[in-house]
Amino acid sequence: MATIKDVAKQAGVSVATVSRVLNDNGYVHGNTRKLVIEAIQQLSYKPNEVARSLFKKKSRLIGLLLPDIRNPFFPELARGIEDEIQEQGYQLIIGNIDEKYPKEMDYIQTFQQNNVTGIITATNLTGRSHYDDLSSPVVFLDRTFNDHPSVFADGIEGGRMAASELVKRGSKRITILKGPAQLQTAQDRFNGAIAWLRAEKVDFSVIETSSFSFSDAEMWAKELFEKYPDTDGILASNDVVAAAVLHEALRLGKAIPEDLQLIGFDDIPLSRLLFPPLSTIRQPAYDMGKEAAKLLIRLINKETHFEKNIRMPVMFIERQTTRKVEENG
Amino acid sequence: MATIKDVAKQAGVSVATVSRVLNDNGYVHGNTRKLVIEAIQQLSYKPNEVARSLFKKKSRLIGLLLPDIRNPFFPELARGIEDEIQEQGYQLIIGNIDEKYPKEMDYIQTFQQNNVTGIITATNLTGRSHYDDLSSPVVFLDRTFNDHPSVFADGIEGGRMAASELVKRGSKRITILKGPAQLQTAQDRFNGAIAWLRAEKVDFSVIETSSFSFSDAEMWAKELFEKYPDTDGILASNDVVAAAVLHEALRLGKAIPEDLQLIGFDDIPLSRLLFPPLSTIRQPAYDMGKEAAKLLIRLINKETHFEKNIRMPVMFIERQTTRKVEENG
DNA sequence: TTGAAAGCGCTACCAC
DNA sequence: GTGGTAGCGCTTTCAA
Repeated sequence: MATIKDVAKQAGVSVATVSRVLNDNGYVHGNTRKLVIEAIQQLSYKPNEVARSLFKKKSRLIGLLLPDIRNPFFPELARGIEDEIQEQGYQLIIGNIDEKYPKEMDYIQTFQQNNVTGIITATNLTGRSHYDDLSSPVVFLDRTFNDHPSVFADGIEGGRMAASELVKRGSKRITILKGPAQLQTAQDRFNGAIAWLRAEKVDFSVIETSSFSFSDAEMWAKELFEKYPDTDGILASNDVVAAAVLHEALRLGKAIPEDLQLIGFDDIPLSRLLFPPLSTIRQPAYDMGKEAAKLLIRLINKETHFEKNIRMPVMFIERQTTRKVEENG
Repeated sequence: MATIKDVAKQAGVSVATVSRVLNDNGYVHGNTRKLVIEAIQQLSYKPNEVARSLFKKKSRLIGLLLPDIRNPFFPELARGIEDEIQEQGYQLIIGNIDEKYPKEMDYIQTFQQNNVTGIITATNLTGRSHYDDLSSPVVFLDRTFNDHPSVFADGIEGGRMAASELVKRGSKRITILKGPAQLQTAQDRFNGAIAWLRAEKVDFSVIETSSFSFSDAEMWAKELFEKYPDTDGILASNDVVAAAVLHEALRLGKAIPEDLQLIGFDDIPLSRLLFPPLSTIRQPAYDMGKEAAKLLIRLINKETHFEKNIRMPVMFIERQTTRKVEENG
């Protein structure tokens, strides 16, 4: 790999001059600049980002922390972030926490030790504050944490929406899968739903769940139908869990949506490929990622006067696990 | 952040000594070592990896290139790699190519500029050779490229297996979704299947497809049933595509597996949550990731005398989109 | 067994 | 406008 010295020698100038044209600052004569650019091309020189980063204490890297890369919701978030930051010349590096606490610490440290310019985190460890004393700005995505900058979907409204759509379409005995207790976003959905159901005096039951993982979901699905065999409307804590419930319901011979309605949360790409296609509350994952990236870049640039906590709208996606709403109902 | 100088001062020794205990090389007296370790703890000092990397021209980072982070197969690969390399003290950084060629170049460059110690790539651009003149070792995963080190599943056997299982269970008019032409692994499956079908003189048709993406898959599913409405056995190029086909088949009122059998490829986590649960050819994604990581680490350590091209076994996973095989059939 | 110092590749200050 | 050079934090000779 050619270094800045090689370029300087080739162009017959000093490294200082090369550095100036590289960073496009300071005075440099048109001819000199041309010389340098030629030399750069001839040697196909690429600046060593490590050396740059050592001096500047900042890199072109942005770190993303994901709780579980296998849940399709999170890759979608990542896509939105990527598209936004690459436009600004940053590169994304993803760390997968795998829902394990020590991994989160490791990655934060790795990010710091490698001088990332900013961090976006979607992890869900309980109220720890390693994020408080970081030198780089942090944005919480699909999460909130004290008054840190954050981007999140409107879970309360989402829960309310899911409950009301279910009841509007005729469900009388709702069952709610509650979602992990330590996850604020999951609790928002839950609280939004039960607040509405209580206000409307609709009968409902609750199944406690502790994760969003594939493997656990089938277990809760079984538990649900054993405990509440005559439920006729289910609010799943997310689409992955909904898929498991759907599967179990069909295995038990339930007619969907005739006997049983089901609404998920997230709207992951596979939801429409399920059978029947899953009705769900859509979180705008891609756009949430984009917003989080924009917010982070503002923080990096030390801009002021912008909204630091962004609530994104959710939307009911009507597919075939819910009935058609009755006309003039 | 404390630096090595601060530690040296605190311990009353030189930075050279601190460096020696940090890297556990050279002579250092027991007492001195203790002093240094205490100082490190008091200051909660973490070495600056950027400075280290600048000197050594090597980091603790391993780069992973994924074609599409949204296809659940790839995150699973990533998990296997992660588990293996973290045991060895490396950290994984993931780059998502999004099936776009320039992004692959960008990431390779970013990886180089940041001195990654090794690269694992699962991307599928057509026969380019940017990988030839890289300073760090490269392992191809779920891909092969010339004689570069690689880890891949036995696609030929997988294709043969899928075809024979379908026929064994009574399908007579097979349709094959071919998969992207530039992807060697996809072509292996295809070739394995048609070789067997020809040898057995079974009737089959082919639908050309050009990607593995969700959005395209439904299109091909429709095309399939329009062109070959009386097909009674389908080999999908992967599970994502199979999900789309399944969905479309049920929409058309086909009885599965009675009228129509279907086999996917990969065995992604959602396959068992589909309805009916998808029969498929399983690639051991997690283990493939682990093997690729092991191979890379051997390359990094400049070991010799080990297998550089690893073919992993595939396996038929019998679920409910295929019929039970007849006893004494 | 330890310390002084050079140097990894780059940026930015100061002189000219 | 341009060049010399200190220094970012670390590792590794080389001397002592």
